[in-house]
Amino acid sequence: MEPTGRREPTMREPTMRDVAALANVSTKTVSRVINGLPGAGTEVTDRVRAAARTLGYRPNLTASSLRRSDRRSATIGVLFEDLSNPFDAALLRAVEDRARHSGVLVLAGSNEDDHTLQRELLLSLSARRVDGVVVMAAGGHQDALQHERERGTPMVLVDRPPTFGGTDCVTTTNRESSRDAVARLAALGHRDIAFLGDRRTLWTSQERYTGYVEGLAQAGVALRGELVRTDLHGADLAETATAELFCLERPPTALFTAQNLVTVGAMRVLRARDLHRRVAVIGFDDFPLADMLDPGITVVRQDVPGIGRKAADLVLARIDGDTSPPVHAVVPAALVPRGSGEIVPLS
Amino acid sequence: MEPTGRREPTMREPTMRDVAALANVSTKTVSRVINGLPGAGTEVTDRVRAAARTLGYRPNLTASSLRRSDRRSATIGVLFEDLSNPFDAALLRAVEDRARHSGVLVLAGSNEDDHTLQRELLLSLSARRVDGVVVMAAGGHQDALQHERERGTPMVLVDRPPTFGGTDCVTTTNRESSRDAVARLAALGHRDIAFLGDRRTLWTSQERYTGYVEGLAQAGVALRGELVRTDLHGADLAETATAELFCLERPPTALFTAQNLVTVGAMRVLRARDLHRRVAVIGFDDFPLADMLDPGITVVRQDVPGIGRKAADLVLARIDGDTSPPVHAVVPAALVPRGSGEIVPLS
DNA sequence: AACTCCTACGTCAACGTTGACGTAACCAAG
DNA sequence: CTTGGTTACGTCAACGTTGACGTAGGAGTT
Repeated sequence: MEPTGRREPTMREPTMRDVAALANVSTKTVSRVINGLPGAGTEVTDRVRAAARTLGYRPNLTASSLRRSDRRSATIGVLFEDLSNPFDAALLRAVEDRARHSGVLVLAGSNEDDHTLQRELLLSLSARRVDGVVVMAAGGHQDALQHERERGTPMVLVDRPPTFGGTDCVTTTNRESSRDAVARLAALGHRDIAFLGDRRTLWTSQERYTGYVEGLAQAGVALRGELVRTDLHGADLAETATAELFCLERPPTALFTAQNLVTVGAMRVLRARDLHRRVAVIGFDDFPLADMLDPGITVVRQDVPGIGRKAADLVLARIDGDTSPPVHAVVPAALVPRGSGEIVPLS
Repeated sequence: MEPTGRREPTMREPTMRDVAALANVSTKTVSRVINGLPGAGTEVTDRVRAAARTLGYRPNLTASSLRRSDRRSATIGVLFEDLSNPFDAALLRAVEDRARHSGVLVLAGSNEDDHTLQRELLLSLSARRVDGVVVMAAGGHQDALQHERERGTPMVLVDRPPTFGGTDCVTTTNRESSRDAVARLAALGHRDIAFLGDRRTLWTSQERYTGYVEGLAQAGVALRGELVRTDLHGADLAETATAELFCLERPPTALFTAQNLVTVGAMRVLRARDLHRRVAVIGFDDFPLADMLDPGITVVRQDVPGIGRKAADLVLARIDGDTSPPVHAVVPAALVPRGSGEIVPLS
């Protein structure tokens, strides 16, 4: 039997003390050299650097941030709904990219739209003394978020506004872009435009629905309640709902699908019934290969990297002490015509 | 002008000392209560808990891990190529999920396939004293990885093996699945099967190419050099290469596309030339909506969550002191027939 | 020559926490 | 009543680092 194994039995991580001993200086001098602070002569600097290299010294940021006056960990937390969702992932990527350019690393977690889990993750981040957090809030109450915010942690919400005050957020033009998309369909002559939306608890779903209503009103088209289907969480539910729409006596001639999985579900039904060249579709949220389908899917595309960058900018500015009033940044979305949104009604 | 603003001017984070003072006990007793260690009476425990709650005390994990003997940060680092790539994101998600169940958080970073950046990220992780790392290695030399590994940091490589020894890795059945896919095409009667691959520097590309060669050999089909196109980094290059193949005197009747963007590029060309119903295609790596195209794309699907889970399992086990010999775990991929791979040659 | 000022160091304590160890009180057994 | 053991605490120092401050020596000024 081997002795129960620590990975490196005897070797300890070298510390400033070790470097100092080897270079025959005080630890404070090593600190100065490592941090590039003035007050170390060239000869001593070289000696310290050489010692650090031979020992393989690596600064310990946790000890450093414990002692430092600013108490920074150079780390921010990012909580998303599900990192395996490309939307969340692209957002994370943008945040991470922007953060890295400020020497800040990202602690990432998925809250799975569960506020209990979100609360736990928030505690974990808090225990690690992150300098700030970017959060795609889980549904349900935001008490944990509010509590954390009130402790003074810089916080930015993405894709939904806070239910409490004093906090920045970044969203896209959900309502306006939805209104424009619906108005566009109406302008082509459509009078029976269905709305297919995700869970109604989501702020974005509500906004997009409001935009739909406004778009119809703006075009002078009456809203038909039976053409509105919500709470379609996932492509399967969207399929069922779409199928039902085409069993109506007066089926829709156009669909406004307010989320990308909903769009995909709807398209499946249209293709199965060979309606995809006759029923117009505009979807909210772009998705890969939307241009490869037949017809290409016209979508409202969010500027995901832009949203992430903005969120990171905000939280980093707050960490740097920016105390200006809270901001609700709106990153505009753009309509990308690909064919499916340009289909005219049969008449 | 306001005074240049710290976020909370006067308030300090409460510490164990504050809690101890309020509860009229020593800090050590607070430590025992917070960590659920024995040696605290019920009455004292209640008093400490109450004090902690009123002060809003949060344990400081960085101070704790500095003092603790095991020196754990309960944090692992994850370096991927580009988190905005769904493959990387799904992998991150799986790792994160598994880690969370052990109370471990994930520090994420994208190395953008640049080993200088990878080196910097590794230093950042090291400075934060992560307990281990999961890495999708950037191309080029792996010196920085090896160095970090030799310091004793538990490490698992994903999607490619290490160029140095003593390190775990997790990959999929690149060679075997490629061989089977090509053999499958040959079994349908195809004799002119093209290979379209990503950058040759990638280990996965090499393996998949080897599988292609083996598949042909196994079926007794001669390899035609002009049907092999590699270094197709991105869909655009794949399009060009595919177009060239169909300018050959004897064009291929089937394509084996060894990466998902390559598959998409190839499909674009086939559709543009109306060959998509006549030329067979099997792609390596699944992608969203592959089933929605016409025909659906037959793919070799990697078990991405399985790979991530396995990688996390390995690194967490090493952190827990597992000193068994290094493992090269292979998570099997599966063929998903959807139509494009079942097309038979014309004559 | 005495003075200031600056540079290049060093010394010390503290950041928030916990391991090692000490101690007082109590109970049970001899 | 002592002895030994257990329980419930407390005391102290240390983890690796840096802020505050001290000091020795040299250069420049009067």
